[in-house]
Amino acid sequence: RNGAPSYPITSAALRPPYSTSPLSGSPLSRFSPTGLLPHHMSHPCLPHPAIVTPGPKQELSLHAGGGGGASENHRLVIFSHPEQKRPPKIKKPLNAFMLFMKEMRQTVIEECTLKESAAINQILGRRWHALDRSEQAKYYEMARKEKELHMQLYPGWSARDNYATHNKKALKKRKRDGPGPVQPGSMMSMHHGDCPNAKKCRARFGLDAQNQWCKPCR
DNA sequence: CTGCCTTTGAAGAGT
DNA sequence: ACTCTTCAAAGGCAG
Repeated sequence: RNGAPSYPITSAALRPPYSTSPLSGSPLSRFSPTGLLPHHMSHPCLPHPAIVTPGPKQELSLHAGGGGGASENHRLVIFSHPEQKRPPKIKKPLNAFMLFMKEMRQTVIEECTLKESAAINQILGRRWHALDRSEQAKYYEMARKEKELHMQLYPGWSARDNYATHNKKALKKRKRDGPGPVQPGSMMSMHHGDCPNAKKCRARFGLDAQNQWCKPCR
């Protein structure tokens, strides 16, 4: 782990995204200043260290501690079953907060002796808000460069590629949560009787056509 | 084994 | 134009 966004390796990865690396030491430092692939990637038969498989995830750690090797943390998503000849999944670039989380997670784990990510993320969320504007700006800038590089590596990629219509896992979730115009997770997906504001909403806004849903809770 | 939890932000989808 | 939804990461936990 200790990695960074999981970008599949393409020939475009050979191009240096940035000529210089003002952010070396940051999560962005995985991108080699020289644009050359690290040693572990030089062999065509070796999978990338950051190769993972969707459910169950699998990351291979082949790199011999790169010490900030640029693309050492790239991760390529492949599929565990060879018969599943699906194309590699390109993940979204990390946003500022995600980059902050990656950097600070270990610190919080050590300070708080916590391991559960849900709890850790709550703490990280508070710390993010407590951060100076200038400190946050640092991560926004890193995220901007992440996005920039991602666009260079995968010009045709769209976040929609990983959306539910293309995502088996999410399709499953949608199926479980129920069909219809109501999006899963939405307050609209809640039965009116379950809505904590049911009484107030019914009085103020009424119910929908089916007399089931609480409109204002959207 | 699989999905949930929990956070923020980016971006696609929908209205 | 605006709101809503999904997905990025992480790892323990529940079913």
